Amino acid sequence: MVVTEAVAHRSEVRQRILEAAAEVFAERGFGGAGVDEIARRAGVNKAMLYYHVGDKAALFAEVVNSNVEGIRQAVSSALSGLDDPSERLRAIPRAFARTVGKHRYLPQLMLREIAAGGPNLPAEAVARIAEIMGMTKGVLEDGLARGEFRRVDPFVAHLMLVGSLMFMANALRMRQRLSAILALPPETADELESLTEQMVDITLNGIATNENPGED
Amino acid sequence: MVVTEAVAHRSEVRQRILEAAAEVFAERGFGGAGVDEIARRAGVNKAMLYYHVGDKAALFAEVVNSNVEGIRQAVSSALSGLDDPSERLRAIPRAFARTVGKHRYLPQLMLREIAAGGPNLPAEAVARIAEIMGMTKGVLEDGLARGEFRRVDPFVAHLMLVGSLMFMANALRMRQRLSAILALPPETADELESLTEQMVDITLNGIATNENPGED
DNA sequence: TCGGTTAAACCGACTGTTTAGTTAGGAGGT
DNA sequence: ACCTCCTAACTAAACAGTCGGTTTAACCGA
Repeated sequence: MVVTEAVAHRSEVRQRILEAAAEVFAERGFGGAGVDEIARRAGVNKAMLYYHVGDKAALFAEVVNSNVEGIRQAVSSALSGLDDPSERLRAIPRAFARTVGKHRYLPQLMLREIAAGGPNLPAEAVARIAEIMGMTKGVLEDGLARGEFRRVDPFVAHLMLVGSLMFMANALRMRQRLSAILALPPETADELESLTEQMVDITLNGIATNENPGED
Repeated sequence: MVVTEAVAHRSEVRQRILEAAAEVFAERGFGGAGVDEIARRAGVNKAMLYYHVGDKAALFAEVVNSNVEGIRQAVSSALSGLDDPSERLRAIPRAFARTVGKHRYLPQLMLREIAAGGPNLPAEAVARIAEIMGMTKGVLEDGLARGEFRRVDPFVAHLMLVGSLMFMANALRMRQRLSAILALPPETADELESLTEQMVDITLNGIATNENPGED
């Protein structure tokens, strides 16, 4: 169908714009990002941004919402089908890490969103963040009920798992410079995934009742 | 002495400018911050920024360097006089939390610095960050040698302690909005310090060999 | 198959505003 | 007379957003 092609093209252009916008917002922040540069990177005329998406604020809101929604979906589908609380808790940062692997700009963008604080964030995004944190909370309560976890504040636990992950993902780019000064690594490929596993091991070990001391 | 007064005045104005700059950079990011607004908040003419400190980039570098140095000093002096590895490890995020108490803009600023990534950060600041991370590394090695800690990547451990703390400090402003949606807190006063303690408990518990399961 | 109609998609060039940074000069003490 | 500290007014560039006009392509009657 020709109509289908047109629709496909339309959403493809839109997608390219949002990708470019996400990159630029991540690199430079909302204030530092230039609409002209977003257009240039997306390979479209500036007026097309306004035609397809809207003004700078709309562009930003769209980027934030769709990315938060992407993470929500990743976490949600990662949890489905798992039963063991420890495995479920592991699955959450893993889903984050996997999503980061696909969208490299994501940790930067998220750190900036969090730094920008509540006020600027669209309510839709906050609701989805709450939903994601709610999943952590659910897993923790389940693990508590089964006698596998201690009682911990879900806010703290969630941010330990996800916050430090986002922090690490960003700090990785600095690791080389740090290693040059400090004698940092025994080994370590700069894989986010292996660092994530270590982080999760420590956290799980920290909140587990003393039965399974961890599987490394 | 009049000369002394003049010098005092000079550095006081300078300090006021840097405080204001730190606030605005934290709130809006480097790109979003306006030199005019910094001047207005510092209560000085815009040209005075250039007279006393320099251009926008110099202003930013100065703010970052002095804040990182402040944290370095806080951590360093918090460690001196402590011997027990667990207590020493606890002291690091506590020193961060205390410094945050004095300079509220700090977590925002730090998140933005990390998000901005390596390239923009002045080498001086990176060196100091490395030094702070080196202290964590030292404590971990000490604890390992004494048989109190397991072997963990100091990069991971440091970012768990400090990264999630910075993340929490920022996310606290969002906690209310999240609680409205999610039924978040059993209790919890929104004190960063109490959340920090919980976070450190979990982390310490996670890296400790199975002797002291934590002192709560 | 064709020419004509229409609407969506696209563009270069513009506007008014905001921005970082400068400059020419003045008050006031020594 | 001189130097430090300070200011209002300026400049040049960058910025977000708009607008008039042009191209593309789906559709339709004949």
